[in-house]
Amino acid sequence: MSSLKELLAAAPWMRGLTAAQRSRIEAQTVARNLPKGGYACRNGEAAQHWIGVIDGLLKMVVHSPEGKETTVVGFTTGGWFGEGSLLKDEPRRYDAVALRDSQVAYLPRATFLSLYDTSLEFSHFLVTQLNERLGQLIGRMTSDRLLDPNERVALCLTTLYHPLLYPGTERTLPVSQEEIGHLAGLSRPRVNYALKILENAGLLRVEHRRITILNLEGLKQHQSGSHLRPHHAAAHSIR
DNA sequence: TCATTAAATTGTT
DNA sequence: AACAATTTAATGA
Repeated sequence: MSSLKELLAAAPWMRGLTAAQRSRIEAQTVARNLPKGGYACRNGEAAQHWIGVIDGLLKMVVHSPEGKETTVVGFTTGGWFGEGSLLKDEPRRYDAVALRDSQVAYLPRATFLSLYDTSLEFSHFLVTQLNERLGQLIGRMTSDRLLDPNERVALCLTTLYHPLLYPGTERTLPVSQEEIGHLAGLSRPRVNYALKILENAGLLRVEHRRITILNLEGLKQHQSGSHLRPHHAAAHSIR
């Protein structure tokens, strides 16, 4: 996607709204360019917007009190995030960092809350999105504990290919191997190795700066342990 | 439009 | 981490 208009046109939650609501959103939502490494939102700051990804790739990173950080999820083109802080009326608990030059959209907090209060369809969408995210988070936790890098790459890709959360995304994901590394917490060469394994298994095709998913179900199964490793895997999981 | 070059990305050690 | 090979994007004839 290349414009705010396209982002809003593709957004599933726009469809259930009245014309008046839609035009209010179009009038009040602003687009902003975000250079690679830039922040869409910062840990600790007041949450003033619901944030959409017009184009690009961001990662959500959380910080431990000691200053260590972990990537929780990636957000890609078509996605909207940050509703948690808005609904709970609390500061942001994470940074959203651009992994490449990106464009983001800011929908003001007041508009968001008004939609939440007045539109049943909008509320339904939020519940669905939160539910999908929860599912992804659970998958991510299991993945981290299984600690098989190949599975983690597979999970990272199936998480990114999600028509509801990231509408407008094709089966070809415009992602570099280094970016996958940042999202999955792996080194770039290890991602390269994992991708070759998945490609040889016929699950996807590796091209320059993009990955095409050939077998989504196969990738999902790959995560849930079709090639199980026995108990010694657990010994790894403590870091 | 084509050729050249610089920069980014990938494959491998 | 480092290196070579490959692909893309940018530039200018």
